[in-house]
Amino acid sequence: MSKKQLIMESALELFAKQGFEATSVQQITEHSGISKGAFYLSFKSKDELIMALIDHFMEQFVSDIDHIVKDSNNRGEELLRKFFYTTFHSFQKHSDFAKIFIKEQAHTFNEELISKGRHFDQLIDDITLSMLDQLYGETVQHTKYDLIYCIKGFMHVYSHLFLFFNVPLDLDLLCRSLAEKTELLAKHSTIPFITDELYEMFRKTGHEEMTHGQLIEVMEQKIEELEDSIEKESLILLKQDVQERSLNPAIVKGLITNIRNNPHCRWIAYLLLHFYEI
Amino acid sequence: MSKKQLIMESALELFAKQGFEATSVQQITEHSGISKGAFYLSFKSKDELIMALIDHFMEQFVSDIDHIVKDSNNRGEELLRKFFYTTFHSFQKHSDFAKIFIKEQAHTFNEELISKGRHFDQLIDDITLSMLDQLYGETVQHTKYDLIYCIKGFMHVYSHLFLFFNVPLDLDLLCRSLAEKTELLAKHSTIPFITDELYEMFRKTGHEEMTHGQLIEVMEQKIEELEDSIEKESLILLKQDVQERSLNPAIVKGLITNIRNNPHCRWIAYLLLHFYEI
DNA sequence: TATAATAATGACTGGTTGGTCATTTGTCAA
DNA sequence: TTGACAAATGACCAACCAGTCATTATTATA
Repeated sequence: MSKKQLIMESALELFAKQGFEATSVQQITEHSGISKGAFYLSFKSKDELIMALIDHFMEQFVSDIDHIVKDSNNRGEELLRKFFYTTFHSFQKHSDFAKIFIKEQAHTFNEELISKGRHFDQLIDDITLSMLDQLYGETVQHTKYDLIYCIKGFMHVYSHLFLFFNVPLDLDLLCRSLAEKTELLAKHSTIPFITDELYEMFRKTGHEEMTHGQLIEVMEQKIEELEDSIEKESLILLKQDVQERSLNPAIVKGLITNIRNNPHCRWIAYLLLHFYEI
Repeated sequence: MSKKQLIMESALELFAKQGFEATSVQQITEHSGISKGAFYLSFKSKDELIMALIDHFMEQFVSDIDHIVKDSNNRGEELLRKFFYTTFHSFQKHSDFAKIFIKEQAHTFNEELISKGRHFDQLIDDITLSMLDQLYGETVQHTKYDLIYCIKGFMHVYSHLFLFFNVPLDLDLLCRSLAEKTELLAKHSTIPFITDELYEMFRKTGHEEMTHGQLIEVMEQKIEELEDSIEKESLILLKQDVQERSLNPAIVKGLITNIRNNPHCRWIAYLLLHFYEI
């Protein structure tokens, strides 16, 4: 395990227990069994550490729910159920992180952190919107933004139960319950509150797209990290294609499916799907 | 304005802008134009200050929505609308406080603060539950706890729009929209997730009832604070009755109505209504 | 006016923080 | 074994924190 990962795991635990501000760098280094200096070799600052944590987990989460929504085997109410399931399952699996994210997103006054939070929030909105379009199409044109907010509200309030009470819960039942509620609202609610203009206004802050160059940079970095494997080979081929656009779309699709096998590549798979507009 | 109030107003502003932990006592005293020593004459600690702020606003909020729900002129969908309206109106009017409450409730690791937050949360749950009983009675027996959570989710997610974007919004439209959604869920959802046992488990932590003695103490303190007025006179009579129980219930009801006229007495009015089980 | 009582001050204390950097330790190839 | 380089250390720093208390200013009373 790299030193960076070691620090991230230690910090995750401490932040979840005590909060970001209340955890000192000293505590993190003691918990990791390294020196203070070593910490600053891996991270330029304490802020950079929490940014890295948020990126790490949110990238995974976003690519996971995107994959569910894009998978054409999931249709109708089942898609809805799987969407909720993936969300809560992820919260459950990474509960330490989820606690930090909920707490620090609400609390922080660091500009960069806020905009990072908002960025991922918007990605999730986009995915949710695409799901609603798939499920209900024209029917929800007027009310789709309100639906997004209701779904967010459901996720927020029920995820609290998972995170702050240590009780074994019936995830399947919860997802069926929420899918039913969402269906009810989608099919029968008639009074929209959030209009297109309002929605645009709320997300006005710049949703900076990733550039072509940045994409290649991220891919190169990941290629370095990977051991020799099908995934690495696929990624190298994809990198060439992003630069030259010479491969058959079917091949590209297959290569992306290959790299998604590796959990550490899911985010890149998500970025590539967007790049190729699949 | 008393020094305590002055400090509370200054602190409110700073906490909303920068957060509780990030605001130093120094800053508060500078902003209030007083010395550090004077601060500690009014509050034993920084923690005591934020507790006082939370009590002040939450007591007002809880007594307000309780009043709406208990008012028998409000019935059916109109009650729902007024319930939401009161909530959002209160958030809007005291937006600085609402920001602090949302942020610090999620974030804090101070035991006392957590239990205070949970205490008010439970009071709001009780009021919501009583509203649902009034509106739908038997119909929602199975799903009432889920309904509470959905309503909380709605309030949470839409209040964000008020608090963190400075846009003039159509409160009436929002409340109609949410009342419709709530009605839909109440009348048609069939799959409950939160059972009685689960609900009990979530709120297990001790909801300590106010004792008889504490109630009289609070009343005596408020009597000291008030100028001579109908409200003060009413409160004195009520205090005697709480001790001796000699007045006609109709008279008691009237006296409580009197004291509710003064905004600073709404919390006591709420406590008395509970005491007399009205 | 004189005295007692109360209110207000701000320099100070002991502690913690994020971050730095001169120094030591470990790891190679030659 | 040597020397060159990188990795790791932890004492140290300046800044800030909540909270204290000897001192001073203000007010009320006699």
